[in-house]
Amino acid sequence: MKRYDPKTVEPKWRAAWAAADVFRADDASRKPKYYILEMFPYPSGSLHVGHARNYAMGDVVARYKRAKGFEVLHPMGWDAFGLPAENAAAERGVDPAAWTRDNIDKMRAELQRLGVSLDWSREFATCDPEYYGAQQALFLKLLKRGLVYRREGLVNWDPVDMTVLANEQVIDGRGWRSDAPVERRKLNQWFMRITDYADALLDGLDTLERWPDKVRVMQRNWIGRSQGLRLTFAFDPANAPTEGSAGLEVYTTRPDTLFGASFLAVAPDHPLTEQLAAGNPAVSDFVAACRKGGTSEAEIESAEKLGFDTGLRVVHPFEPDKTLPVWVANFVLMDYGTGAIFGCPAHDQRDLDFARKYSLPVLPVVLPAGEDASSFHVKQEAYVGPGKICRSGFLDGLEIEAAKRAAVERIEAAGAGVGATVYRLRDWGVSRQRGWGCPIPVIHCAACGAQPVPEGDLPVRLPEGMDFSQPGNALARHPTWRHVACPSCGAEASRDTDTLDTFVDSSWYFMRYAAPHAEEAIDRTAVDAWMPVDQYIGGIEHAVLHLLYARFMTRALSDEGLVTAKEPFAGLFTQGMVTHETYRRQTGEWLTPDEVVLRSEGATRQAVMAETGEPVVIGEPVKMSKSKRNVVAPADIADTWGVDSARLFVLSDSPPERDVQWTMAGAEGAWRLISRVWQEFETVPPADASFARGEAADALRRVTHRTVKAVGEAIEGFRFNSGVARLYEFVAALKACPRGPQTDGARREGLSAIARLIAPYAPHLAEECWSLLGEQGLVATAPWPQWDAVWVEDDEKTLPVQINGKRRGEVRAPAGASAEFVEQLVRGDAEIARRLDGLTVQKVIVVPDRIVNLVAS
RNA sequence: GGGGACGUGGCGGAAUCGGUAGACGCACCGGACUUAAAAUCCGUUGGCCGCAAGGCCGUGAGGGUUCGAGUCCCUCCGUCCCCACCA
Repeated sequence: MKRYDPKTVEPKWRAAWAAADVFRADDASRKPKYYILEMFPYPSGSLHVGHARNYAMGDVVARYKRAKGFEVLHPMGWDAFGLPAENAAAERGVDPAAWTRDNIDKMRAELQRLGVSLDWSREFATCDPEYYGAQQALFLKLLKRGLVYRREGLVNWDPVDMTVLANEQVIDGRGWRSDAPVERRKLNQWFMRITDYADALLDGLDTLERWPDKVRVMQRNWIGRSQGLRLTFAFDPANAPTEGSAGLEVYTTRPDTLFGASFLAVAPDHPLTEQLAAGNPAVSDFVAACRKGGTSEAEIESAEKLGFDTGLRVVHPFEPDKTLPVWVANFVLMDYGTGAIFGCPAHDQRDLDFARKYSLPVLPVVLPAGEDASSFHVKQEAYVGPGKICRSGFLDGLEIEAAKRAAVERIEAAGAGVGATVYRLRDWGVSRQRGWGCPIPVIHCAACGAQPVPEGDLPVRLPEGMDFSQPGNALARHPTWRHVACPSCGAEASRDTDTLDTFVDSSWYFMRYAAPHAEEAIDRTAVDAWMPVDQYIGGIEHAVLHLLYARFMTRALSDEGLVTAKEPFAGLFTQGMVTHETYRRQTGEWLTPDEVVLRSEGATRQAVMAETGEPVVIGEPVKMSKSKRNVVAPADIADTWGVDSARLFVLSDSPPERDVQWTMAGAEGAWRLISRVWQEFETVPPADASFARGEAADALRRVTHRTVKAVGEAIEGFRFNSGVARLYEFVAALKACPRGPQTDGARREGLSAIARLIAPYAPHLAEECWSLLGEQGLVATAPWPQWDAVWVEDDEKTLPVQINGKRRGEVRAPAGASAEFVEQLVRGDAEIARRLDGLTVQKVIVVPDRIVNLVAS
């Protein structure tokens, strides 16, 4: 028997797809559109198995939808700006642009080899001047709209690499590369006003029904809307700051506990603190001490509350005779609320810790049910549960929510404050002091200030020959690039030398695919024809940042009139990672999978080094990483079993949202399925074979139609693994079916179905099978097989019969048989009667076509 | 500290609406083919008792709702993820 040879078959069909240009999306098509997109990769230079799984999933959906009659847009591009290119430039002296291009070429070839059905005519990289020029135009539109602004902002500064770091590059307070403690510096930065969209982004989550709840919850928490009160405490004239400011504004979500207030606290970087520090070294020393604290989880967990009594006092808004001390406290954050709080120790754990340390009063004002106001005390644990307000004048006896409303009303009436919504979300700082990024299209003029680059001068291109050999911003260091005339007055001026956060690049790329080379950044007609993305697929690690920025950008550009869609991604799927076991020598040194030979001794698995036979310790499967050397390249897998096996395996062993463990044995299993399918095509019944009735033929037709239905439903529901399981069963049924004129029609139908059903998973094999059937054209353009209810539904059903919930037998009844009919059958069944011996049937539950339960005693 | 998810054989997992738990794959074991091995093919495999027929137990633990619970509710245990001195 001949063997299936992927090495010759696979390239042949990829060439056939390319020649027929079958994956090009037609903008003018009258079919319903379907836009499927996987998150575009950073061109690191090599495709790993995780990428392969991601794109294989998207490809299953793309090929399935195409077969279902949709005009499918399935594009690919490159998230090509970012630090790795600068690091390569610094370490090897290469040009980051050339390095990136080279990587893109390598990865494109690998991706093409996977047989992913992509429309390559729309490919672009974010480092193309055409793309980032368009992005600059969008930036200027948003600037004009007031959604981009410039202010001084705090940044994470790495003193060793001399660069600003993104929050995610700061790990436990240290730079991710330098490991140096990160400093907070103030720099002039461009910001996007994402907070203007906080409500829209929050409310919009409710419309995203095809997003995982997990991601929606994470975004909701990230935006962090809270309802509360902004309230100004007036200073006690006897103890006011020298400048005589009127009061101190705090934010609270618990105005109901105002009568329990025992102090106010401001952040170490609050303007009041800074004012006091200027005249008092004790204050500035305290502020310096606060800055020392680490930001790691353990450090925050155990961090001591630190406070400094300023000596200032404020008047309680409800009790004019009472004054409260104002402290500086290390646990108050400047960038949330107003940077100042009132402390109610009885009902907030942090306030309580602080009050205990500095001997401040603890006044419970919320009484849990069943407690007595005179005997209820708070010791080391603050009471945060429900209850009735007490010791609080006009609030006494109210429940918490009612008391909040009453307190806000009273404060508003007195003009001391206003009910307010506060968000955890901050504006998005987009300036990066990096050379390999999209230049910010602004010119700074001493006389005219920050001037947008005139649209006709776009793109503002990166210069050739930047010097990356030193740490810091290579663009700022370029000898000539920044010098330019002011577009307004013509005087000597200077370009902004920052580049945009790469998250800006990825916040709108999915719209650019609609018309990747349009003059306008966004060609509205083209974009509206394709947007929103019907199905987006990517890693859960982008649950907040990328997915939130993309939602913001889509809304902002929609309000600008560039696109109709308000939300970019109608459906989102977050796929799991590919893991692999780890292997270590006794000495602890990591080994790659090819350096190891696995053996089974009965039920136990053992590993030894391939060369020396030295025993190897097998470790748990973990995410593939270079440091643990457990990386398997898709190319290696493809060399051994062909890319179809690799695709099939990464989709078959685990549900797609979960991690899948790569194993040789699993890949072999996928290969076995492929060979078995192919072997079924060794003899193919003629196209004009007629259907004959018969037990074997009918049985096969039932399996065929049921499998068509099940595989389609599995793909629609992102249960690719279940779909593969049905294919295994199907090929077994084909194999078991006797051959001959009696079954030719049924076999032909089955073979035609399996070729098309397996096409999304193993497209090369499917084309080969399709051609063996003698079909004209490609399976890639063939319609999805239809199933017929006649063959899917059984004429006769087997109903399990339970007695008191335990299975005790079964009866066969025609489909749709009435409850009465089934009950008669059960009562006439000898086996059931035997089981019921000595029991009296109290009740009979018949669920038609499903189950019978007899309640007996 | 806050939020969320998950827990099913030796392993990955299936059971989509509350209706036969363990589909399918891996591994193991047995068999066929082979001088032999690999590959391939066929078959067994949740646990316990039993020669068998069959019986009992069984979806992290305990309770509840229901004729019926892996699935719904409550409590607990464990694992993982996200956020975090967010007022």
